[in-house]
Order: sequence, then structure tokens, then C-alpha cells
Amino acid sequence: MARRKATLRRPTLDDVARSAGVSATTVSRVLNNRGSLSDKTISRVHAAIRETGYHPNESARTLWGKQSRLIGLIFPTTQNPFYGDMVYELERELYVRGYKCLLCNSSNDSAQERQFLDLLLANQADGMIVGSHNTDIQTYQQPNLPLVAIDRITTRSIPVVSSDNHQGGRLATEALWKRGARRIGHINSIESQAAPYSYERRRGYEEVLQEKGLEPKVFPIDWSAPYQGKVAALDSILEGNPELDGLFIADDMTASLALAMCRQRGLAIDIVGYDGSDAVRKFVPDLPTIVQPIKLMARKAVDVLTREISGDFSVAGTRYSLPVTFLPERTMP
Amino acid sequence: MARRKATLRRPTLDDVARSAGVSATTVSRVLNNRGSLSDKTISRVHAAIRETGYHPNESARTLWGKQSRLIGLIFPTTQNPFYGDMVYELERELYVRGYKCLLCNSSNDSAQERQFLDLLLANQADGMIVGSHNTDIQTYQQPNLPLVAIDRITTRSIPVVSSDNHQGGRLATEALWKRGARRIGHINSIESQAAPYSYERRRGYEEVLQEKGLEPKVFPIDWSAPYQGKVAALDSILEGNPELDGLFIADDMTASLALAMCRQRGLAIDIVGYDGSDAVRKFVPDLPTIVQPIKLMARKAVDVLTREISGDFSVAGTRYSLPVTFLPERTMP
DNA sequence: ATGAAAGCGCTAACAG
DNA sequence: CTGTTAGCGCTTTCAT
Repeated sequence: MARRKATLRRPTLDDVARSAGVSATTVSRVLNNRGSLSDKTISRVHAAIRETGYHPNESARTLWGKQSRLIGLIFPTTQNPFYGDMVYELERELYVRGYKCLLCNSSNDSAQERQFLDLLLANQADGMIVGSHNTDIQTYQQPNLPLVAIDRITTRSIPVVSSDNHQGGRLATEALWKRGARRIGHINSIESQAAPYSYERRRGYEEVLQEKGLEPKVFPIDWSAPYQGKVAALDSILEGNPELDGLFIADDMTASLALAMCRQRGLAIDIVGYDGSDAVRKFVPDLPTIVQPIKLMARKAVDVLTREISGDFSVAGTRYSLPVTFLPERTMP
Repeated sequence: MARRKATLRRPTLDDVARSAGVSATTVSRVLNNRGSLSDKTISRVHAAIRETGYHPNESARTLWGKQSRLIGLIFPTTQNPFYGDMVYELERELYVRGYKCLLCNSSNDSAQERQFLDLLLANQADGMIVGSHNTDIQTYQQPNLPLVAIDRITTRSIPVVSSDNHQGGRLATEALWKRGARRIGHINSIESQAAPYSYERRRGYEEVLQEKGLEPKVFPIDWSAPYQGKVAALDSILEGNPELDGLFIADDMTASLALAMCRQRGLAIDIVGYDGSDAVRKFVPDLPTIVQPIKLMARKAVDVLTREISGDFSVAGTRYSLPVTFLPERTMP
């Protein structure tokens, strides 16, 4: 069997039509506000709709050939506040444009990611927004598949929306300089786990130091290390470089930890982080950081996606780099 | 028009059938592994599927009467780390059981929430998991609508999964006592914005103080106040009650702010928060807190939901209270 | 072991 | 202004 039990059957157009004493077509017309209808019919149909508790069946609509108005959101995990923010803004932006979101937490696992792709294709998704890690997936190459990448995926032909990482690196470093730091170090992820554009933050940092005639000092750290490991790594940096009076740390998580450590150890090192998610700003308001324009990025991503959906693929391969800002720590009065 | 342009048309069962030289029925059988097929046919169909780049159309399947395997997740916002965690765990748990998630950020707006309900009904969602705020929505009363609430909604007939708020209040207060505090205050939300079960945290707190023969001191705070307002409110509490040496604050966000303020002001007040989301533990590892078992709650919610989906509504109205734990601050070596 | 045909709920030509 | 009819892609009797 498998057929929905009759008792659970939801009312259909026909049910409404019968109840209103008109044809299904007429009901459909009322629902879609198409053609010309008499006021009497309209109100009768509306009454019948309310009576029967009718809800249009989107599957049938989609099947007929319309858009599904379904967008896949593929991100590592909403557990990460940055992605939590991004997914939130994307969903909001898509909602007002009449799209709904299928949430796909890929855990940065390429097998999982591939499964989601199939799933989305099978569900007739009109498009996808991807902020997941894997660059090597062929499936993304499907022609005519509306797709936008957030800060990842360097494949030509896929438009990318990201924050201006280079400018972010510059801003962070300049802020540290302006605030008086002269021995400014930079902590970033180890190469293997670097986001494709992460090195640009570093480039911004190095540029500014060069302009000031200072020596860059870059320290790679394993970002996925457990707490103890991170503390140890930071400790060795701090102890091995007692001259440091400023640190640009390319990730708020690590930056907040470093901030706490410096406090506890009585080190006067000025620290600037990166990301500026809502959570960081609330939980660690005393951490100066570079804020990514998450809302803007979401809006731009949706703009580009909808343009693709409407058949305009001229955006293919374009990269949109959105402006970041420096947010100083909040002072407690 | 409206019809998908021919060039964008995705391959259908018929396309595969033609390419494999069999009937659509046979292809369907291969896909669903039903009936008896010859090995030759099977492999030929598989080849054709690969060749044509075929993906089964879920809309058609759903339309035919099967389940949509779609679950609606209605939560205020994934921007909040607690919901970010919860939504992540729910999605993961549902995924392994073959369900997909439609993400609905309701912003605690009841109009928005109602719209999502319609949307989910229209999209043939098999069920919903709701962690949003509004208790007064009639639509949730739909009979035979598989629905589980997380920590909200007190309507009889809807099963609720929550953490053991009463026990959490007890644990927090007992921890403070054990760590030496004797003048223990409690900060909670003002009544109007209280989550339905939030008062239970307070009850736990009051109980323990009573057992110890101490006087409870409860301070209500506007949780949605902006930074400055919250600082002011906390300040007036701290200044007005200099005898305090312990504070149980029913929300990590406020707790972390209070922690920072006490530090800056040199006040030796032991603070315990509530929630223990992944983000808090990473950003504010030095905040002792009561950890809600988010993963467990997600699993339980999905358990209950799937039971409802399979027609077993005996869980209606049941409340599942899951155990919380006290997590001390991480010490920096 | 395979195919033909009917129908899920909806929409859009085409009539009237 | 409204109804009739066909068909979207798929699954399943019912034949063969």
C-alpha cells in the first residue's frame, strides 16, 4: 500500500470545488487570481477553502512545471556562529522573495556534500548557495544550475560572494598600528585547512607592515585543535615572542582565547580578531574584530542567484568582494 | 509560458527508459528495487541513468501519495547559538533517518510563524519541530499533524521536549554553594518575555536556597535590551547588592557580560550561566554554566516525531525532561 | 520478467 | 465568466 490513509487525506482542489459548487478550474483561478471571476464565486470559493481547511499542494504545482521555489543551503554547520548568522540572513532574504530553504549541514564532508547535491537535484531545487569546503566536486559543474558560492569554491564559472579579505587584513593591521602596536604578529590557519581566500587576510597584513617598514611575523595554528592544544600553541607563540605588542588573529574563536590568555598572564598585547558574528559581539564584546558584512553578503548572494534562476548566467565566474569594517571593543562604562 | 524551457528540462523516467530500451515501469522498478528484474536489464538501466544524468523527481513521488519526507524546523533564529546548535543537531538526526529540513526562522513573530505553518502544510511536510515562542496559535491544533515542541508551547496534546530546567536551577545553585558562595542572587528574564519553563529554573534556585536556610534574591532583567541598557541594569544590581558573592544567571549571554563586568570592577562574584551552547563554550570557556543536552533533546524530539508520523499519537501531551549538567570553567594552565 | 494504463493534485489551453 | 480536457513525472495494479 503506501498510499496515505484515507483518514489522513488532506482536502484537494476538487473537494473545495465540490463544496463551493464550482469546478476545480475556477478554484484554481481564484487561488492564482487569474482570468475574470464574479465576486460571488470568489467569496464562495474562499468560504469553501476555509471550510475544508484546504492548502494547495506545492508538489503538484512543482510537478506541473513551475519552479519549486526551493533553494538548497549547503554549509558546514549552523553550530558555527558565522554560518548560523549567514544561514539566518540567507533564509530571511530568500523568504521575502518567495523562496524556501532546504538546510544542508555538510560538516565539510565531501561525501555528505555530494549526497546533498543529489538530494537537491531530486527535489527540483531552483538553486543552491554553497559555503562548504570542497572545491573538487564535479557535480557543481552542471550547466544551467543556478549556484552561488560563499567565500569558497574557486572553480571558474561559479560566482563567488565573499568579504574583502585583503582589505580586512589591512584594516586589522592598520588598527593595531594606530592604537600603538609596533611589533605586530599574525596568527592564521595552517595551510592545509586554509579557506581559499584566507591567505588574502595575510597578504593585507604583510602589505601594511611593509609600508610601515616593519617585519611581518606569521604564526600558523591548527584551528581545529582541541582546547588544550590551542592553548599550548598560543602559549608557545606568546612565550617565544615576548616583544609582541599586537596580534591580528584571523579567526574570532582563537582571538578570544588569546585575549583571555593575555589577560590572565598580564600581557599587554593588543588583539584584533576576524568575523564579527552576532554571537561574538555579544559574548566577547571586548574583542576588537574585523566584521564581515554577513547581511550584505547574503543579499548579494541571493541577488546573483535569482539572476541566474531567471536565466541570466552572465554572472558566471564573477567575484563579489564586499567591504569589511573594523569594530573596536566595547568599553564598559 | 511558465513551463520550464526545453533546454533546461531535466531527464525523466521516459528518457531513461528510451535510452535503455525498456519501459518506464521497468526503470521505476529498478530504482525502487521492486519485483523481479533480470541482471541484464538492471545494469542497462543503471547505465542509462548515468548517461542521461537522471535524478528522480521527488515532487512526482510525493504527489503520488508517498510521504514528502520533509520536516519543518521552526525556530526564532539560527543566529542565536543555542538554536544554531539545536537546528544543527536536528538536521543531522533527521538526515540519517532519511528526512530533509525546511528551515524557518520565525523571529518569534507569530504572523511569520503562521505563514510558515501554511507553507509547510502546502509543501506536504510530514511533520514539524517547533522551538518558537508563540503559544496561542490555533493552527498547531490540526489533528494528526505530527508536531513536537522544543521547550515551548504548553498546549495540551502537543508533546514537548525540554531540558530539566528545575534540576538546572538546582545544579547551578548547588554548584555556587559548593564553591563557597553564601549570598547567591538569581538573574532571570522579566516575566513578559519568559520562556514558559524559565520559571522552573528559578524554582530550582529558590528550593536550594531554602534548603540551605538562605534568602533568595531574584532580579528580573530585560533580556532583549541593548548592550548599554543591560550593562546599566547589571550595574545597578551589582552596586545595590554589594554583599553578593554568587550569581546564577539564567542565560549565558547575560552571564558572560556580568562575568566581564565583575572582572573589570574587581568584584569576586562567582557566576554560573545557562545553556552551554557550543559557541559559548568556545568563546567564553571561563564561564561556568549549566549545559542543556542539545543533542539528546534533538534525538528525543526526532524520536517522538517519527513515532507520530508512523501514526502513533500516544505521545500527545507528554513532556520529556532531559538531564542537564554543570560545566565548570576551563582553567588556563 | 516486462509493459500498458490509470491516476496522484494541479494548471492552462480551448471551448462555450 | 466558467467548465472540459489533457498532461506534468512517477508508481502501481493488472495483464502478458
